[in-house]
This record gives sequence, C-alpha cells and structure tokens, in this order.
Amino acid sequence: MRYTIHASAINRYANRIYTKCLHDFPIGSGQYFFLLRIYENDGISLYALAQMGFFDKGTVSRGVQKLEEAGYIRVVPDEKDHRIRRLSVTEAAMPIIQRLLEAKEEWNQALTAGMSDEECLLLEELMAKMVQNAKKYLDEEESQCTQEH
Amino acid sequence: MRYTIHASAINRYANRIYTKCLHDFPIGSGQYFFLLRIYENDGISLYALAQMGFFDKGTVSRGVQKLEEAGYIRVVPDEKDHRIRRLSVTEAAMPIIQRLLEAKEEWNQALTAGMSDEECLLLEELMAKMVQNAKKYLDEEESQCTQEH
DNA sequence: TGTTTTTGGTTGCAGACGCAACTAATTTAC
DNA sequence: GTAAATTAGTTGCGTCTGCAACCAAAAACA
Repeated sequence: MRYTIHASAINRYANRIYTKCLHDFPIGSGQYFFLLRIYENDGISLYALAQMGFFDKGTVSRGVQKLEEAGYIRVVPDEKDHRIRRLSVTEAAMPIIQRLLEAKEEWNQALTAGMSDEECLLLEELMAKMVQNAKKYLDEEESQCTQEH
Repeated sequence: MRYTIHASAINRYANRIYTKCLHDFPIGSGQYFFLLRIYENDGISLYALAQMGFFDKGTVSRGVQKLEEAGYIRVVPDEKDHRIRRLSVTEAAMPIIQRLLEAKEEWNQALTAGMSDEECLLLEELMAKMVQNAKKYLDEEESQCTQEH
C-alpha cells in the first residue's frame, strides 16, 4: 500500500496549484489554509489554527505574520488572556478569499473526476480517519523508532 | 470536501515519522522514497525516478546526491546515452532499506487502523486516481488560474 | 503570597521542494 | 552534415515546514 506517497504527490500538486493561483498576490500556498480557516472561524487563535490543521505552531506563527503584513488579517490580543492573539480577516482579503474558494472548488472537482458521490464521501471519511490515526500513532510513538521489531 | 488538507496533514505526519526513523542515519525523510524506488528498480534513471513520484527533477537530483554521498547508491553513466545516469543501491544500504520497509509497513498499518480490507483497497485505488487526476489537471491548466470563472 | 508549571506565541536553524536558468548529449529537421 | 530542438541532469533561489530553545502571561501549587 502506498498511501503516503499518494498523499505526498497530491499535496505537492495542490501546492503548485495554489502557488499559481496566488501568483499575483503577496502570499503563497503556505498561507492558503490559514486564510480560509480564519475567514471561517472569526477570532480564532494561532494555537487553535495549528491544531485544526495539525501544523507546528511555529509554522502558523510565520504564516499569520505574512497574512498580517499583506493586510489580509487583523490581529487583536485577547482582552482576558494577554497571551492569546485573535485573528480575523479584513475587507481587503475578500477578493482573494473568493478566488481561493473558487479554486478550491474547482480543484476538488478535478481531484475526484470519475468518482461516484459515494466514493467521494467515503474517500473524504477515510482520509480524515487516516489523519486521526496518524496523529494517534505519532503521539504514541514519541521518538521510539529505534526499538526492535 | 477537504481532500487536500488531509493529504497535506498525512504527508506532514509521514515526514515526521521517517525523519525520526532516519535520525541515526546521514539521510532524511526526503530520500526515503528515492532509496526504496532505486532498490525496487535497479538501474533506474533520475528522470524515471522523478516521473514515478511526480517530483521535480531538481529535487531528485539533490536527493540522489545525498544518497550517493551517504554511500547508499551507485551512479553509473549509461553506455549508450551519456546523458543518462543509472542508479542502484549498495550493500551498505541494505540495513537502512530493511529498516525503512519495516517502518513503512508499520506506518501503513497505523494509518489504516479500524478500516476493513475492502476500504483499504478502495482508498488506495481512489488516492491513486486522485494523483492521476491532479497530474492531468495541472498539465491542462498550465498557469491559467487568471482566467474568469 | 511566592514559586513552579503550563500555555500561547516567536525565532534560529536546517531539510524538502518547485521553478527557472543553465549545460551537455542526443535527436530531428533542413 | 550542420543547425535547431529536445532530453537528462545540475544549481541558485525562494518558500514551506518541523524542531528546539526561548519569552511572557496565566494557572497551579505550596
């Protein structure tokens, strides 16, 4: 079974698509996920964003910086907890968000060409399950690859 | 549908697994795919390797350099066509290949935990189809993201 | 209340990757 | 046969990413 290399290839193709799509904008494929999630979850924190996409918090920190520098998001410290920074999209981001949503729709259509609705649903479900399984496996392993089999 | 972000997450988790697994060796997760494919396809060229994994040829070039520097592969120019460099694994690579095959097996088991055999087969098949669809879509698009919808 | 631990976030560093420009060898076209 | 085009591979550059070390604010504990 070659789930991993397929995931790798799909991911690399997706990055190329979004890189091209964002060619005329000051952000790249690495910010695509963060921008859409902030749009869909107004006031989300960096930490929650990291957990949502299974990203390292350092990666999120830098991605958010780029979005802020581009003027696409607003960062507001939480009133109660001064550690937390809450994120929301700006008006200036709406055109690019619209474009990304269209590109995403078209991309998902292209990816699942020739599949039935049932297959699409099952695929989505099984891939989500793989992500959960992966997270669980890595959490359990915690750098024990050196152990014998 | 969120095929892309799932693929992204699965891929990032896989990289972390193989990075840990290769911690004591002079290569990283980026060479994992190349080494196993050279092992399975003795005498393969860099270009064929790139096509097999849908990688950029520059990426393959650098990955192969690392494998050669580590002493895990042998690079021999083709007798007939002096542009082509043919790759094969060395004896020194056998322990690490064995380790990688075991890790891969365990990883695939972990990824598909809780799935039936039928689901696993279908998943593999559908993901392979997505890769082909992605390739086709990118080949057709060729930087036309600016066109109207 | 003061000390320790946890949590949210930032940054230095290094690896992985694609793109574009380049070279050399081979093939095609005239 | 020579010029043009194609093919295999290399390299500079910039982006994306995880890890680890770090900081400050909040929470837990004594």
